Amino acid sequence: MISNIAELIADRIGAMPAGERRAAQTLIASYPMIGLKTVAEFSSAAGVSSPTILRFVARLGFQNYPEFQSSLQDELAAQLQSPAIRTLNPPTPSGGMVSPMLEATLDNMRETFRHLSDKQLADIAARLAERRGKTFLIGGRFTDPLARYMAAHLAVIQPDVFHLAGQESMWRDRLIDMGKRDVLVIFDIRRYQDSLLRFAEKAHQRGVQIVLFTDQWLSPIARFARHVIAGRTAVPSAWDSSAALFVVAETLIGAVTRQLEADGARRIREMEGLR
Amino acid sequence: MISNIAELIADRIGAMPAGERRAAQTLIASYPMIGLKTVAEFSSAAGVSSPTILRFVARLGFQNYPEFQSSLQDELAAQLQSPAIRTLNPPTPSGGMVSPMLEATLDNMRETFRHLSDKQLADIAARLAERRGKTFLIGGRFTDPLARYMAAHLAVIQPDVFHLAGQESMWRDRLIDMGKRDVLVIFDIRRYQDSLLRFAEKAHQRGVQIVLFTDQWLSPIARFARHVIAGRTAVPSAWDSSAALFVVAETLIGAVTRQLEADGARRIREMEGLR
DNA sequence: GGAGCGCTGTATCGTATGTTACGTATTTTG
DNA sequence: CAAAATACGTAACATACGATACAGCGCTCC
Repeated sequence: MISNIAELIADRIGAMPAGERRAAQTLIASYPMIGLKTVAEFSSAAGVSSPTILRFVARLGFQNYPEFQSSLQDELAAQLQSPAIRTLNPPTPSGGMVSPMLEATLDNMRETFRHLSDKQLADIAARLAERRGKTFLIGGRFTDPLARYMAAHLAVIQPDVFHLAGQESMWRDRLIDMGKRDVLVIFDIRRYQDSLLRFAEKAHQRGVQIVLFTDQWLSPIARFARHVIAGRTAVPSAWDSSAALFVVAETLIGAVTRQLEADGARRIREMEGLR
Repeated sequence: MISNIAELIADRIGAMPAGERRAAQTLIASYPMIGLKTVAEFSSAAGVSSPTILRFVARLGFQNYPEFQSSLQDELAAQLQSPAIRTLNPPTPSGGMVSPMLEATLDNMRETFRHLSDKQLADIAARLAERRGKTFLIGGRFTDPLARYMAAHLAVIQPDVFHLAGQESMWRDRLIDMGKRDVLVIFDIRRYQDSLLRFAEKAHQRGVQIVLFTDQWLSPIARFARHVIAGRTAVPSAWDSSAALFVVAETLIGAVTRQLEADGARRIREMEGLR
């Protein structure tokens, strides 16, 4: 049963021509506000012509544009009157692979942060913000993108940030550059990679401070780590989820940025200028 | 400080003549829906004439009726898009920078999935699971790690998955391999990258089906995309958050894996054997 | 490779909508 | 109580909005 326009669109968007699909997508993206504006505004926001918008609402079964708008308004009114029933997508009773996945992910994040004190995060952020040494980042088979993501941001606000890519032998050569003043951020979740463990051990021996992102069962690298962040990874899927670690990473990025605000702001402006 | 129209009305209703006061009361009674309808409807609902309605909105300080309506819509949009900000006192128990960041991120995810139907995700998953053509993935400056993350997983369960890395000129050379049967997954959030847009356009011309991960303001690439996923990115930080898109990506990975279960399981076992 | 179909945008049209002018009613004030 | 000022509605107006006809284009399917 289709109860609201968003569902109606989702149901029929597959059978729409390109232009009308663009209309549908723009409407969904900022649902339902664009639909309350005039046809001209809607059309220019979607990058199509006015008639395409009208054909779009006609395809949804409405006689004319005002009728379509009234329908949207009724929906809004219903939502506003009962804030509890704000779920536009009804709780996905049967078909849902979405809902369980999302719920599990949200739980993972709450759990992860519940076991993570502000102080701990602040300490790590402070360590990363210290401009004494270099910062290296590396990850495992599936988590290396997280290392890259973090490196991409940190590199903008401070110098000497390096993501270690490529072959194991290449990282090892970088060990020569690492020392007590440096920080190594490692992402390692099951199945833990021996190559990372070996690398972490050698870095540890050289006095490098290790910040470890891992799962709740803790990678063996925890043994060498100065700071350990344990994220929840269980979701109803064949794969583990790195989403919680991703959010921790973003939080850290934000915290480091704030600490480096004075320097960082100037640096960011400078970079913008270079582009 | 008067921040919304309802307060403004409450502030001035005392100084209004009878007719306009009836208009004010009618609007407050079913705020703000009546204000979104036409002057004629508003007036008859309030039991006054059209000019009275216009004088009423003029007294509130608006130049004309459309301006008044836009203001109401902006207010609605602000309410709908940030459910968290509605809570005037955000819980912030520990006071740190963690909680606001986490709360915003969780809201972003809920909001992102609220605008994303199961059907839409299922369609995209089905398209990715089709083993007719190749799958290419690419991202922007900060989102390319998401492309890598997704590519790393998809590549395990099916062949012909390629992450496009390196220089723009290198991707362009890969265009020659792309055709109607292929899928291109693009991650592009503000500030949208011209290079990606150019690439998307050329791929589109070759008939490649584009799946776009973007923010709620929609990258211009949406123009060429077969499927658009609009994630929420706003967080209390100097950076935008890609966490919601990350979770959508994980959800998709899970869905594709499920669809390819028969083939995929064998493939995974085979891969394990190779390691 | 050609014919047919469907999609899309431009330009035009009719109309519903917001706006304004003016006359009447109602209240206010000296 | 009278006179003025303010408020309100009727009716005419102009504009901007939605609707439509039509032609060009690309796409699919023989």
